[in-house]
Amino acid sequence: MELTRKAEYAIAILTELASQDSNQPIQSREVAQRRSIPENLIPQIVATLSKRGWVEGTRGVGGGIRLVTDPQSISILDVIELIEGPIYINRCLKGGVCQNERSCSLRRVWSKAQDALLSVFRETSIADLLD
Amino acid sequence: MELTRKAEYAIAILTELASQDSNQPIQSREVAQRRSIPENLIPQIVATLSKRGWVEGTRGVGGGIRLVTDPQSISILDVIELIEGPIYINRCLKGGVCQNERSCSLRRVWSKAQDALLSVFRETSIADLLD
DNA sequence: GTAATATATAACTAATCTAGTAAGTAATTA
DNA sequence: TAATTACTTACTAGATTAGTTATATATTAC
Repeated sequence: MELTRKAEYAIAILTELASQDSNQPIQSREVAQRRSIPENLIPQIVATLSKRGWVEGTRGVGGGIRLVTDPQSISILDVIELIEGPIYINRCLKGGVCQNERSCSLRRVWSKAQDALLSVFRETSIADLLD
Repeated sequence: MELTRKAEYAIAILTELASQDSNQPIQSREVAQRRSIPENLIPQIVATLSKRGWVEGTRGVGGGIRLVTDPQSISILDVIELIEGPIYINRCLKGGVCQNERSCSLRRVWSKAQDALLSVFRETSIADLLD
């Protein structure tokens, strides 16, 4: 019942980038150190953020990564789902598992609980995490 | 980010028992079949419910298990935490992981999201799941 | 009192997922 | 051309989960 660390790291990276007031690139290694993220993990996470179009990297001396999207437009939910794929607190919510999806009272509870959870993530943006 | 099946099965077992209008014991094997739970898994789950005092088993011919607690007083959260232990959607919430717990804005989001999730579970009882 | 029945207990296995490692590739600048 | 930095890919160790199997214990029927 835990979210993955990669998702947590991704949020941390984006928040760190958003906190750079100049939009100068910052080295991913520097980001890793500031946020206590294992350096080896940075590449694969940044690559995902990059493909999604939120982050841009420039290589070579003086290079680094920078945020190229308004941090207010990126929700925590967006980030989590980008890294982990769609979230289900229970397999029943994936659909196709069970016959009586419609009438199942337990399924309704899962659904309600999940909505409550995801709403918080949906309503929180990267910008909201800046101190 | 998924709850375990055992927790799901435990809820199903309790709900099935609660739906028996007479308080006659019903064979655990019968419960397993009705709720599509692998029969081999039943013993360990029932044992846990039994130790907790919600269920009582009687052995031998004509035996079975029965609910000995008001289903309205058992919340889904009680059951999940009995089976899985305390729930944390993120390790930060366990405490002792991070230095700046108090000031961490991300931690506040985890906390809020978890509260939203657990509230739903806390406010739903086994009795609520009866059709 | 013995056999059948049903729960209780405990140890084990296979499969999956997660976190992290490591090695090499590609682009940019000095 | 060498140094620097991001990008890509494959791999490994450990933990967790789901389920299996075997055995012990209590109760009833005969």
